[in-house]
Amino acid sequence: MSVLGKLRFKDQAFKLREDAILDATTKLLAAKGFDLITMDDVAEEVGLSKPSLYKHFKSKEDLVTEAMIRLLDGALAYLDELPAEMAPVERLKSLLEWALRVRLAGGLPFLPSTNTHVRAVLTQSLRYVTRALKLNRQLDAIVTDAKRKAELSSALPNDVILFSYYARTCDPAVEYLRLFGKYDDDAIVLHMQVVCFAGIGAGSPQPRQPG
Amino acid sequence: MSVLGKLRFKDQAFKLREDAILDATTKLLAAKGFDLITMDDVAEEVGLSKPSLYKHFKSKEDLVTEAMIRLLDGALAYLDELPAEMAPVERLKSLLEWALRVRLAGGLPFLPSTNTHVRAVLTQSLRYVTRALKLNRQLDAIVTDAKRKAELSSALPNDVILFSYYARTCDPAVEYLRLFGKYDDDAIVLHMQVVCFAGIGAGSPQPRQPG
DNA sequence: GTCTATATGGGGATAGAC
DNA sequence: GTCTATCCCCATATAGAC
Repeated sequence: MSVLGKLRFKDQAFKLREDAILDATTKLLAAKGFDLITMDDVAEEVGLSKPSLYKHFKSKEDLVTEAMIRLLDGALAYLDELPAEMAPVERLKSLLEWALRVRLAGGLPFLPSTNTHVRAVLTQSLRYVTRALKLNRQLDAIVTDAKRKAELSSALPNDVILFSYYARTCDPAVEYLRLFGKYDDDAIVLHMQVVCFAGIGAGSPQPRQPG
Repeated sequence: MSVLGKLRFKDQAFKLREDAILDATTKLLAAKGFDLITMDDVAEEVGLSKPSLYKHFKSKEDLVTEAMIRLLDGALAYLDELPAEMAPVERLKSLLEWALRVRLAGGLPFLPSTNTHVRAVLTQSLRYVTRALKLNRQLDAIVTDAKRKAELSSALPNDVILFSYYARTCDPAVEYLRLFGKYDDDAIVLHMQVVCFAGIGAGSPQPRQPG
C-alpha cells in the first residue's frame, strides 16, 4: 500500500502537487543551478502560478531544501535495500552508480558544494542535516568495513575517501563525458567507477564489462 | 625585464590597476562564485568605484572571462617551464599540484563547470577558447605519452582521463578536506594526487612522504 | 488554494560633473 | 578616468479578489 493510503483524498492531492513541484524544482536545479532558477520557471514548469508555490513552500530556499531532502531520502532508502551479503566496496560502487544514474536522468547531484549560499541554507535545515549525517555515518561504517577487508586503500583516512567519494557523485566529468565524449550512460557509469576506485594511473584493474 | 618595460608610464599604471581588479575578481570568484558576486563587491575590494570598473571591463562577464584567461595563461606558462626530461605522469602530477595550490591560496579552479552561464560565456570568448584548446592539446599529448610508457592506465580513453584530471583540479573535496578534515595544504595536495592517480580502492601505492 | 496585479529590493550598467 | 547619483530591469515575495 502506498504512503498516500494514509491520507485523506484532499491531502493526497496536496501531496501529489507538492511532489510535482519538487519534481520540477529538481529538474530545473539540475539543469540551471540554484541561482539561475526563478520561481516563475518553477511555476511554469509545474503548471501553477507563482503565489501558489508559496502556499506550499515559504521561500526559494525552502523549496531547494525539500528537494535535497527528498534526494537524500532516496539515497538512504537505496542503501537500505541492498542485500545484506553484499561486500562493502560493492555497496559503495552500487550507490555511486545509483547517484550517477539519477544525475544522468536529469536529477540532482548529492553535494551542493558548488554553491556557497545553498550549502549555508542546507546546513541550517535540521531535517537536511539529520539525513546528511545519517548517510555519512552509514557510509563511514561501510568504508571502515571495506578497509578491514582490504577492499579499499588503508593508506587513505576515512574522511579523504568519503569526501572523494561524494565528489565523484557530483563530478563535472560526467557532464563533459556526455557532452563531448559521446558516451552512453552505461559507459559513463563504468568509467566513473573505474576512475573513482582505481584512479587514472597505471596498474588499474581492467574495467569489467557492463551487465 | 618585466613586460611593463614595454609600456609607457601611464599605461603601466593602467595595467597595474587592471591586474589589481583581476586579483580582486579572482579572490571573490573563488570565495563566492560568479552569481553571488556583485560589481559593488569587486569595486570595494579593489578600492575603486563601480563605474571605474566599467572603464576597464565592459561587463561582469568580461571581467570573469579575463580572470579565467589569466589563469589559463598561468597554467600554460607553468607547463612550459617544466624540465624537458620530466616524465609525462610527473608533469601531470606537478600541474595538478600547481592548480591545487593556486586554489588553496584563494585562487580559481580551472573549470567553470559548476556554472552553466559562465561556461556559456567563456566558450563565446575566442581568446579563452584558444587557450583552453591549447592547454588541452598539450595535456592530451602528455597523456598519450604517459600511456605509451605505461604510466597511465591504457584501459581508459584519453578523454576520460583528461576530463577526470580537470575535475580533480576543481574537486570540491579540497574544500571539505580543509574545512572539516583539518589537513594542511601539503597533506591535501598529496591526498588529492593519490586519489586522482591511484583511486580509493585497495592496491593503491602508498603515498610518498611530502618534501 | 488559486489566480491577477503589485510591492520591494538588489544589482548591472550608465549619465554627467570634475 | 574617476567619482556621485541614478536608471531600470528582474526576481522574490505578497495583497487581495474569487
